[in-house]
Amino acid sequence: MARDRPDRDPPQRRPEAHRIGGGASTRHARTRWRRASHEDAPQAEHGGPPRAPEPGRHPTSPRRLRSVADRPHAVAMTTDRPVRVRVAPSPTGEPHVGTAYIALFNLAFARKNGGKFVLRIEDTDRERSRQEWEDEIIEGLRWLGLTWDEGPDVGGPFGPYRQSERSAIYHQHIELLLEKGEAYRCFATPEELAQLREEQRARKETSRYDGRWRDRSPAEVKAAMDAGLPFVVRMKMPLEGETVLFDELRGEVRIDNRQVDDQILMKSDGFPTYHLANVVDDHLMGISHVIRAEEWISSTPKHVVLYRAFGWEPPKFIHMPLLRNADKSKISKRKNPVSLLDYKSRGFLPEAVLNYLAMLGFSMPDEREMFTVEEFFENFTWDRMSLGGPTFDLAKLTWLNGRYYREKLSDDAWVKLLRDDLLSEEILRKLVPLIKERIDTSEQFIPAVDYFFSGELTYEASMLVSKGKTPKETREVLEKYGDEIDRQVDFSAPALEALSRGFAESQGWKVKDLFMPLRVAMTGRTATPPLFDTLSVLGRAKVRRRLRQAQDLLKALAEAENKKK
RNA sequence: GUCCCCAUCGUCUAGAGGCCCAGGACACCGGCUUUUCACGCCGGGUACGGGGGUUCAAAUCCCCCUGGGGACGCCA
Repeated sequence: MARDRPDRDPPQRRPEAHRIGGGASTRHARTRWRRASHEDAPQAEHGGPPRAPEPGRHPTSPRRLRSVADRPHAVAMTTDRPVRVRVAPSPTGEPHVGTAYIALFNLAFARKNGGKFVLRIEDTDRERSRQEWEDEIIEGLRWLGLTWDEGPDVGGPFGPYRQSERSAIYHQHIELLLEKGEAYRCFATPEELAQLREEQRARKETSRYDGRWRDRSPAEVKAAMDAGLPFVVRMKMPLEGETVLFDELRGEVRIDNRQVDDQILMKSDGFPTYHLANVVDDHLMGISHVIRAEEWISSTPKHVVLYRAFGWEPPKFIHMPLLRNADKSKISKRKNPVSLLDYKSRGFLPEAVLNYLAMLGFSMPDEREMFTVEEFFENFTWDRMSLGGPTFDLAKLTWLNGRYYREKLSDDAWVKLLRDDLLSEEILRKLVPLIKERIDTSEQFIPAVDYFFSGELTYEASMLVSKGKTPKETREVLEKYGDEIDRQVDFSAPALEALSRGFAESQGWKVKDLFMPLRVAMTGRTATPPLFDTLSVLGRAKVRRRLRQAQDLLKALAEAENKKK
């Protein structure tokens, strides 16, 4: 039925005049858009030309955008500048499925418009950023085949593409803002601010910086500087009025400036925050469209104000819906496998993962569910987006992946995959030393190593509980241990052993009370090769996954025991 | 709490005022096929959050309510 429907944009079907006048995006957006387009409508308080969107640009329907149909002259959102988009992950953890999701849609938009796609590494958090994470992010995105035209590994005309290498640029720009009076130094200590927040929360106010250094005299500031006090640089948010931003998917969003506090732009370690670095880099790198997750909407006013402070034209903003857990909260590793490398290690095919990601929020015009990334790019348009936050459904991904295995993979491809990915020389070389002393014939090999290859393990939950410990406390300890694993960069056996011994001690547990549950959780057995060699070979993805499984089993066990009582 | 975003089956979605007492897919249940299992095929139940408008006509446009989510960090 849908198949027969004529194409959705012929003008005779939907006259422009009607659509532009009568259509609207969401109710809110629509109202606002109307208000904003009145000549005398109050505009954003400070500076800059009014940002009222021209009619051809506003979205027009509730669940779905009508941008193309609504933009008489626009084939897409390429108005003035060449299309340049970016994905900007922070190397503070494993490559995230959300990063892949955003990257995919950025790439689609770039491809559709003959634009460039840039990878930028946002490693301004010195505490948590690690080169190893950056490597894994690149590996994960490459595995999926999401390739970028410019990036830290491939270079490009707008580099460097790693923010830690752009410090001089940020300092220049901070100077500029300071000179213009658009920013100021703040000498408040973190403790002082924490206390402020606490008081505000106690009074049930929105917690925000109170501007205590905003209007200090030059003399005071100089005195503090001369005293060598550490400081941050904050932007001056207008104290009144509202800032209007135009989201290409939602229309106008107006936010009262009183809701927005004086964002820190430069930390006391001299590194910029996301807000500064992202604005400066997006401008300097010629980014035309900022396509990012919805969670950024509420800080977009800060960015808009910053663009104005610099005297720059802001890019177009497109906020994608947030991927969700089954309970609708923002997708998280506690509730979902979230690492790209986890999917890789489980044997998901990149094509299937991309295909699945593409159908979250987007649908093909003919409603087909299986399509290649090229087909996706060809058919991609913002007006086929729906804005409700989609639940990431592993069961459906798994089904789709099964279809790819069944329908797209030849026997030859199967053999190659098995040989290269599963039973590769690299893996066998790791396994043999662990197993050879424990078996007498090669036929015992496969049964002895099965748990290195399996997904879920089968074992008695009670095996996880050491003598004198309860299922509940075991679960809690394994959960904390999982957090340690997430932070662990060096996955060698000695490093894991050191980590684990230290962890046991920190929890006040004897090592054997921790190590046996760990062994069972990892292998489903009590007799195994050395534990940390095993962990090391399993890899973080499988370790995490099995910790999660063990936690689930322990939870069920705890509940069962409670019932008995 | 304050602000912002969002709202069709349990889940992903189709839907552009009449083609819709709402279609497809996952999951679930039943059947067929099959030596078995799986795949495949056929069938089944389940949704427009509520209330007001506008209209001859509302899932669709408007308003309010409700619900969900996000943000409120010297994290991104």
